[in-house]
Amino acid sequence: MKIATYNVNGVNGRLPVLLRWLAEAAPDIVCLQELKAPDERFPIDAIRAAGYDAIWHGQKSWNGVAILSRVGSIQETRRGLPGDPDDSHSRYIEAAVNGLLIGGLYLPNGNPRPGPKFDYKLRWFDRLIDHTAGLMASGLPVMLAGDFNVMPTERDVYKPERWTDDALFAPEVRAAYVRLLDQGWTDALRSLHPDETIYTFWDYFRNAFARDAGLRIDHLLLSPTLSERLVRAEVDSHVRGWEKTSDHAPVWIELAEPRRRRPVRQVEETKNGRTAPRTEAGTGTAPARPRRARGRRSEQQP
Amino acid sequence: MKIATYNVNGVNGRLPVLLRWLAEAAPDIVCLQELKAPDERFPIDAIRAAGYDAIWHGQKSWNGVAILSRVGSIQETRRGLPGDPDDSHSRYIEAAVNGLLIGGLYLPNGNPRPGPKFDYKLRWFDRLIDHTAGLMASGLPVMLAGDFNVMPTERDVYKPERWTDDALFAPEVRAAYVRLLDQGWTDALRSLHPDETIYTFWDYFRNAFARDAGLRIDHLLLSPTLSERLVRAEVDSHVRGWEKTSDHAPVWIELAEPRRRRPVRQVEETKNGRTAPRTEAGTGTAPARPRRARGRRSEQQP
DNA sequence: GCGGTAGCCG
DNA sequence: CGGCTACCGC
Repeated sequence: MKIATYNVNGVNGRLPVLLRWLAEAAPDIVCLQELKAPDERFPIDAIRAAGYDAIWHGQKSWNGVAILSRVGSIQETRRGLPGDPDDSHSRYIEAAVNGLLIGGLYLPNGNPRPGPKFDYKLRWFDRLIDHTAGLMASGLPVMLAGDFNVMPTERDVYKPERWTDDALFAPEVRAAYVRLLDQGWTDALRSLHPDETIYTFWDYFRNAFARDAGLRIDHLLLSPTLSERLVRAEVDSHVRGWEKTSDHAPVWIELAEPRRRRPVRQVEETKNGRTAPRTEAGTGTAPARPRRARGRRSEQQP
Repeated sequence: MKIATYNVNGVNGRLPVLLRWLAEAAPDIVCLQELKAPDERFPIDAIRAAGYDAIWHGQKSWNGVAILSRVGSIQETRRGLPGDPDDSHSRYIEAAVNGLLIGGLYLPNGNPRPGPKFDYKLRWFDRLIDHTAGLMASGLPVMLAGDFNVMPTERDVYKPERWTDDALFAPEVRAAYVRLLDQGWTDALRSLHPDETIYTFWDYFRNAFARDAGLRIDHLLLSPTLSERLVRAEVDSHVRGWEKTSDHAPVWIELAEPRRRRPVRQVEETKNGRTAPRTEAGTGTAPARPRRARGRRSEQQP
């Protein structure tokens, strides 16, 4: 199963690019951010025509998140992050899809720092951590995906020294990200590419993409049972080179099929043994075993 | 020689369409209107790359006129219409190109009527007539081309009764157009197509082009010596069907080569006779004799 | 409807 | 730089 996150920076202005990428990449589930459209202007018809169902939480001009699926129904479990009834931003949507619980999020940018927007970012991050603690405790297979507006480490910034005072790289924000990961989440992209320079965002100005002056701020975080199924994680950076493209590139992971739990009624048949791991249909090879990051904390705080 | 006028409605937003049409139609000289760009944002590099030299009179947001040529230098003779030093609109540009004097113009729309904009239109029209009187008196081969914002007759409007109170069809404006023509100008398109329904503009709204709900407001007017050379006059209406197109279509004429005047020193050689008319190179056929309109006044006031 | 403008945001 | 919101003009 292929699951992606993509900050589209305006879902209507980006529609041709989004549809082109959906057709090319054929993801099963997609989290979108920065719709920049109210609910009634979400382009559901075009997305349905491309073969996807969707739920969305829109807002005029800013923010806005959605979850698309072409693999079964989307059971919405939450829209908006709990913990502040006065928060009017559309930045969180959560749904059960195809046996997974998926939280799609667009964390506040937080600039300038210091300032009220930065304070809002930290409070939003705290509320996220409170909420995801419960998700993690549930034991369900859960994924958090979206634009976190955090570069976790110096490796995730093209010029770290220029970003020390920025809300995307501030120590408080990176510390919050570590607190989140410490709940047990695995940063999918980094866990499979521990040493690579990988970016998911390049500014529109100053030829940032051509210079590869990028940031890694779009993340897919996996709960432990999902992390065991992770076989691939990539950035479709070529999409950033298309005409009229977003300043973000799509990021995606490939999950192996879950190991089948022995049905209860079959316990009698295979006493005291684990069944052999279920392999990919017909190939005869087990999914590649993911390389886990060598230690989450040392990754986050080099 | 092929000469065109085209209200592009934004020369930068229209650049792909303009270049496509230039490549397809290969006009020798083009008058453009509604550049909607200040002088420094005129896309001269792209136009040069397409093989044209240009002069232009820009203005931020509105109006703006230009003359393009791929047949020799453009000698600018005037920018802006005389008669009102306080007039800040960029609506007139004039140049000598390839043996012709060309006035490119964008006459005010004038709506709503009555009102100050309508008054401005009438005053601008009067100033134009004053100026073109001198051009006509000069005896030079002169062409006036552009968006006149006047439908000369009922035949030039898809639904005349709906336009009687509009500034584009108001009696005062049509009368001014007749006063202009009475200086001796020939409306090129109508003179070759006296009975046809011909439009050059279709509104963006209400599917006007699909319904052929159009207006004929873009004109090429010829002084008598040029009128004698007129062999064709057409509207490239298919361009109005292109993607991201202007609400106007390009209009163009074909002029035969001028009859060569006998050089003075050859008078001795061909006594008392006119030389044969110069024919198109190699074809052996004389240019088609234009059908003149049956009577200009009766055309304008049916 | 579709050019253009400005200011806001990232 | 390029989304968005608005407005203006035709």
